[in-house]
Amino acid sequence: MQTAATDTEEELATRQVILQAAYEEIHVRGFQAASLSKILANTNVTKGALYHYFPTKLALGYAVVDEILAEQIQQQWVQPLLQTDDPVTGLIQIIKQAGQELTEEDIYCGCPLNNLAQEMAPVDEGFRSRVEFVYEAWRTGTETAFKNGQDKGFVKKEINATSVATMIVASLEGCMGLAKNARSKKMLYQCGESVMDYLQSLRT
Amino acid sequence: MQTAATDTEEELATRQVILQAAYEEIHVRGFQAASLSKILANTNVTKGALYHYFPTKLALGYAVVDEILAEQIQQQWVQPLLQTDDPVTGLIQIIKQAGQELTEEDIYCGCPLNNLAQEMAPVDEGFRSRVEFVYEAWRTGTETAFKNGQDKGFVKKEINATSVATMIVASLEGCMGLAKNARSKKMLYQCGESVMDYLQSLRT
DNA sequence: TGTTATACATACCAATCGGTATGTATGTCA
DNA sequence: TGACATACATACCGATTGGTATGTATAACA
Repeated sequence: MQTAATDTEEELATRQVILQAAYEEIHVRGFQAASLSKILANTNVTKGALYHYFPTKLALGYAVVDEILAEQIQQQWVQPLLQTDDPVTGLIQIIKQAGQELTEEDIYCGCPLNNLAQEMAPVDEGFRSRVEFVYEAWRTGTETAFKNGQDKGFVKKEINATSVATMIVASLEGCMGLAKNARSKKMLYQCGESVMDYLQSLRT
Repeated sequence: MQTAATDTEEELATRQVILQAAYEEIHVRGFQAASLSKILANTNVTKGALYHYFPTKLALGYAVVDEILAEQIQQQWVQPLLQTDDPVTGLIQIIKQAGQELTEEDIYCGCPLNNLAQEMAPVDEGFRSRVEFVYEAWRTGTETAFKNGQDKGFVKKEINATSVATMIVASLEGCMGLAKNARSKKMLYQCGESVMDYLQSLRT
């Protein structure tokens, strides 16, 4: 029933269970207010297992950023955008799809990356730098897509792709943040429309 | 040395000291991680005084939103904008002034309203609704300014002032959030430039 | 001048926190 | 088959948390 000696068998199933439960608890309560006891209570894993895989609570939080959030952003925002030729059309499609896939509960809890950024940036440098690494990938991925779009004649040459990429990430996070506090999918869509209008203004 | 019986003498100086200290601690640590003991340690006020003025920690947090943050947003973003005829020119000026006035430490701690929104919205309805009240005032103030701008011929008639107002608040909060995690005033300015470009695109 | 309410101050408390010490079951390998 | 490392499980610990009970000094008022 148990796996012992030499991990990596079923991709460390127990570790993944802990990581996922931590991700969910942190998503709702934030990192500092997330209780290890409550995380474990949501699984059938004990504290011994937790501290076998993670030396501290902080290390568990870091792993959530490195192994879950980085992947999420990459798969949802960066990779699909880099596969399109016209970044405006591509990003609008990604935004629409994201809007459809988000449940009301997702909206109520907001973007987990932004949550951790706003909570932990002033409190812990390890968190901040790891979150920044993910944001950096998001921004530079977007920047690359828009530079390619400029080269292929889809996007105005006079815009600064770096600034625009930052603005895009900022406005998306801002929209999600406002919709989260308003608890309103309608506001998310309304704000999303304005973001898409902005994107259209970047066309040649 | 002490004021007793019938408050309201020096505008409840002690209460204000507690409130201000709470605001500062919450700004850095967040509400849930803010410790009452540490808040009091930053003043020369005791726990007895705190619980004389505030029945619970939650009530103290609510007072920070109602009495400090609401006023901040109103004074910094709503009132100046409503005094201008051309909202685009007006808002650009407000953004530039805000950017100049912000210290590096302000950037590192981010917008206190956004901080509380992202942290507390899923956790406590009392917080969420109070923060929402402030956001609502910010959004509708901006909306009114842009509707007036449309009437006076400064702003395109075809834009939806409600959506635009939401987008403006979202992108401003998004910019501050990104700059906070990046710990970069340069990024704040860079992102602010793109917001101002967006505002320019709303002109007739 | 005595009474009372206000405005604090001090000491303490149960609950919860992250973390540790110890024990045990199981698979690997010599 | 025995030795050993891995993979947990259980019980416990000091520190910190928000909150309370109690005491006291002062001002207003009758």
